Amino acid sequence: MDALGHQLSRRERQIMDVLFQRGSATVAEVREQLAEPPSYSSVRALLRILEDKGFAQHSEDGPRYVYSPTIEKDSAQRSALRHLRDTLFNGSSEQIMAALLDDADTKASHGELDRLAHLIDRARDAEDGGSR
Amino acid sequence: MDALGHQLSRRERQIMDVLFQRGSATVAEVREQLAEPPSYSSVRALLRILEDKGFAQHSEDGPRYVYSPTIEKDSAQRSALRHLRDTLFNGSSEQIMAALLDDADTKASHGELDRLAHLIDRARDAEDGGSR
DNA sequence: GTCCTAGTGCGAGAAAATTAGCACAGTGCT
DNA sequence: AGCACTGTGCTAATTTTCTCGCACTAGGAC
Repeated sequence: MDALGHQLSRRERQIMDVLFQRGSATVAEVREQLAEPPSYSSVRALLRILEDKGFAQHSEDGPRYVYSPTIEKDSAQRSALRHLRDTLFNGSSEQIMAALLDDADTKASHGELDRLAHLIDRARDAEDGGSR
Repeated sequence: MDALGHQLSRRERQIMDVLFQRGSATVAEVREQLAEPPSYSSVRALLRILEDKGFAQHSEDGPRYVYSPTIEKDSAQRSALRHLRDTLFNGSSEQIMAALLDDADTKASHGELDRLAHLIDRARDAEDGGSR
């Protein structure tokens, strides 16, 4: 998301957040999600700009437009994580995970922790295999 | 970082990124880190604005100013992670960790994986203890 | 058909962000 | 002291972002 982050204005980013969060949305839906929402017209204008810049696209659902991001969520996730790691976490993924486990609000549930333990095991195995 | 993210303009955010990344920086240092850097004057103006808005502060190192963020890194980390989780990861911390482990670029080293395994064990223990 | 509602296209105006320039202060060197 | 250098304070102009309003189209109800 941060190849984007550097090119988008404040409102544009807010709108992209909504699109990513919901996957796709109509103008009205986007507007509802915005803090201190501007007029319907304004939201449409912003969406048009995002489309011009190539970050969003629309398809038609009957009479109305449904907007969605153009870039894959995967790749948005990856670049957002890298940026976060490099700006706030000293370049360390480990610190990100530690922070997630540390904060009650972002902490994983019991079942999730089990699955994570497995993922880590697998990552360790893969690394051993790869380095030999 | 995203209580901020929603209130800052593009350049302002870029500058805050630099301040967080380095902890503190002089005007010249900030400028060096910026992509397509504007003039020295412009950077100073932006820093002054950030200070007005309460996001940055300066102390004096001899003749020059050294700027730093006002909010604690911890709290910036937490809010950035929450925002990321909610916009790009369906509200799931687990998915964030899975993504980190999956991407070669953000993947943890062998030693880090060991430490993470421990952290997860501890998180599980804490949860068991807390819920009984 | 006519009216009403819910959409879009487009263009212009206000507001905010970004940039740069000029004048002044402190420090160190000769 | 006088000069060069590095830094800041402040102000003004430009550019970008953000906002909204008016005109037009399509579909359904009467």
